[in-house]
Amino acid sequence: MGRGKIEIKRIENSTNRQVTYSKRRNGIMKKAKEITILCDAQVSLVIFSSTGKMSDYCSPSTTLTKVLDRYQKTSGKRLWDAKHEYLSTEVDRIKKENDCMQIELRHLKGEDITSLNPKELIPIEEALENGLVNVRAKQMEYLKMLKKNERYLEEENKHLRCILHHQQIEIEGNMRMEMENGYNTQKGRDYPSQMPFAFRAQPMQPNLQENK
Amino acid sequence: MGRGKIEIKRIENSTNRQVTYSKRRNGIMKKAKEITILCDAQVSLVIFSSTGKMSDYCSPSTTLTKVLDRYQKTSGKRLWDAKHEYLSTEVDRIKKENDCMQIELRHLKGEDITSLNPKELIPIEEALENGLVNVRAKQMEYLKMLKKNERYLEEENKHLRCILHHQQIEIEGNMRMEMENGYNTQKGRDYPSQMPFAFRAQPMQPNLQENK
DNA sequence: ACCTATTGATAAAT
DNA sequence: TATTTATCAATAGGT
Repeated sequence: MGRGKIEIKRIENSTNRQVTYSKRRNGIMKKAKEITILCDAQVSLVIFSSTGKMSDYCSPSTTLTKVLDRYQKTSGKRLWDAKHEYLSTEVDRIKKENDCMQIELRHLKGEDITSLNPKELIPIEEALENGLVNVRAKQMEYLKMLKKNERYLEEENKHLRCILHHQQIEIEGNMRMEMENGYNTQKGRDYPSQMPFAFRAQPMQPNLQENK
Repeated sequence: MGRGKIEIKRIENSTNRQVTYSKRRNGIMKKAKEITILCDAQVSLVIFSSTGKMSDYCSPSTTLTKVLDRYQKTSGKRLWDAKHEYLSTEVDRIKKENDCMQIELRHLKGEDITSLNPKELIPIEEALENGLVNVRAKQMEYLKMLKKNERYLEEENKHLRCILHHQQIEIEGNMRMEMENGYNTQKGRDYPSQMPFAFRAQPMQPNLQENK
């Protein structure tokens, strides 16, 4: 039905295929609606194009779910029971995995070990010792880092205090000279005399905050 | 398309309706097959006649379940019931729980702790120490039990050896008497003399087998 | 998206 | 129910 007969095989020209799809999809939809009305039938139709676009039709007297339910009852084929079963076994599988880990965790925490015999206690003990070694190594690492930081800050502190001390001596010297010579014009080489006396070197704590 | 145009409305004549249903159903099926081949489409089609007879078609490249799964994903509509959703969320929930435990376990084993800061290391360390205390307490318990068992067995051993020793002395005494007096009638108070001489008290290891 | 020659579907008769 | 056939509907290819 068209300008020429076509063979029923995949249309290679992509544009052509798309056009034909569009036309024929509409045709099928129309037929589905018609048979629904004419013959009192119930139709459920889902079509995906090769590009993934979906179209669907369902007779207005029913729903897709109802049709599929009826399909299952009539055909005996299971549509979602299989899926159900899969999910159920999946749940069981993961629950088992869960239980195993739960037990391992409890054992590591020293709970529920009454039922264990000495041979079974050994790997647990080893795991715990190993864990402690690792955790403590990590802590030592941090400690070293902090100590290093502390030393660095103390060093800097000392240096800063030294500089301040020299500055103060110089300032006091200048003041004595001013007192002796009365008011002088200010010279460029002088430090600004506005520096308040309260500015003394104070002992300072190094930054011991954590990095987070 | 036919000897006369027909209005699209329910065919009242039952026979006629049946005939038309049959013809049109075949027509739709054919169209579905054709669009599948021509346009690389995926079709799922289920039809129930007014008499309850079912027909269905599904593109050979897929299954009804797959099409419906895809339908759900594309449309967002749920076909499977609450049970499904429940199972899905259950799977997700348990998977999450699983991941948490996985992480906790790894941390306890001293793995993946590079990303942890010192404050987070402390509870892990505590848990490990606690676990070690508990496990070792259990081991001590076993040790004490074994020691106790050992002591008890040694005690028994000593006792048995003592009894044996006395028996042997008595037996030897009897034998001497027999040698001196010749054959005597046996007396009730005697220990049975059939006891072989090889039966000597041997040092014995206490039962150190495990209880399993 | 529209047009139309042509094929395909099918209503009614058998 | 199946076949036939006249007629209408769908659509392939072109615009």
